[in-house]
Amino acid sequence: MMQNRLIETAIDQFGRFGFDGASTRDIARASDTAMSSITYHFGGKQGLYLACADHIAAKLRERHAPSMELTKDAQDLDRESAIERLLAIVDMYAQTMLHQDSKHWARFIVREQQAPTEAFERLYEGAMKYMLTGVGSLLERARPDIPRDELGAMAMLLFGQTLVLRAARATVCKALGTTQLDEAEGAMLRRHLRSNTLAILSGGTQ
Amino acid sequence: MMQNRLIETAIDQFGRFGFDGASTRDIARASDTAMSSITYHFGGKQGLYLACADHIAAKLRERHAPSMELTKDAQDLDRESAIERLLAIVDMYAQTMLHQDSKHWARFIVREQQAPTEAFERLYEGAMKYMLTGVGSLLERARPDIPRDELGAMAMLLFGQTLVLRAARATVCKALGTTQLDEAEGAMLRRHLRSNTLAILSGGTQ
DNA sequence: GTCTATACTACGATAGAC
DNA sequence: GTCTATCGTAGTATAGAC
Repeated sequence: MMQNRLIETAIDQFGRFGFDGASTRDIARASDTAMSSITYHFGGKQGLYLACADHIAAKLRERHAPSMELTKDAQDLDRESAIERLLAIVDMYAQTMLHQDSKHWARFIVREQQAPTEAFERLYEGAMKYMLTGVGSLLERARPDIPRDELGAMAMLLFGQTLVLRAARATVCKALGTTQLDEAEGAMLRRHLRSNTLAILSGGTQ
Repeated sequence: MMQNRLIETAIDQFGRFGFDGASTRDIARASDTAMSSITYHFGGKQGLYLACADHIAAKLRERHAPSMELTKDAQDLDRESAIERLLAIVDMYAQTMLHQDSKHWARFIVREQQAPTEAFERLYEGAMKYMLTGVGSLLERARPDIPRDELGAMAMLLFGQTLVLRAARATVCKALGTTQLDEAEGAMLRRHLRSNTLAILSGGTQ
């Protein structure tokens, strides 16, 4: 499947060098095919770029299907169960951000966030949207003191703690005095992340 | 001062399009000068890029001087004072991330985090390093239960909540159902951020 | 479908006038 | 110091063979 091979390579190159910085010649060469096959399969550089966004959205949906399962029938849960599920979801996000696999597509997404194009719209509509509303419905049970229209804000602040592990990876490594985050550092970060999240979710009533 | 003008424009263009995507022609044109003045002042495109990093580091140090002031003599503080200072610092970071000014250089920094070059080293050594150690010394008083070598991790997780306001701005806007973050949304986010941070910092003892 | 060959455009660097 | 002019390279797109 030449299309998938081109997309995988392109996500890496676009993420690393940006849309203009990446070259279709290099992408084709690294995929062991001719540059013109990009035109054939995707219509051109722009088409390949959008195909990358769709591919990432699909992978995200797939990877976070277990998380989404935990947001089902949220309205029937008591507060403790909702908190427990949110802790599990945050930890899954953290594991994703820590995982090697996220390196390539995270670069792509973070880039799009800075200067959103049509590709961001596809990422949001194709994956992020469902996660945000799912987490929002759990937050509504966990923190009934927060007005409905502020749940999205709270979700993003929670999510920020995991996002930083990718979006500011270079600084995180400096802060930990390491050159990369492996099993030991990851476990420590997740431990603090869990206790932070628990502290946040337990608040608002006392 | 043509150098400053070129740097200001370049930070915007490099942040938007990346190192390769930005063109010295456009940067020069937007600065109302000839392309060859980049060669004259900075030796070339790479020199201009590094000058941008140094410029941002200097601006960051300047802007966060008040924060740094709050980290002085941290070892003499009691826990409540340390927490109060950390809340103030986190809020200042949040204001920076929410502020229009951060838009340009934040793009530049986030890009460097994804694929660090020599420019990241300059950003870290020139600005981030001092902030991290400063916050670390306050955290040591606020959360004496956390081992010393894990304070950097906690600082980054805290910082992540503010970082998300810039690094994932597009998603934050979607989550809030707005197209931009102005005074009202900013105040709401900072309110939640403060209570989240307080909950985190108050933890660890009970 | 995948290749080679080529057309056209834009890039960064540099030389040299002023 | 700042400009114009030009060189060599590398980019995307496309036409056409197989």
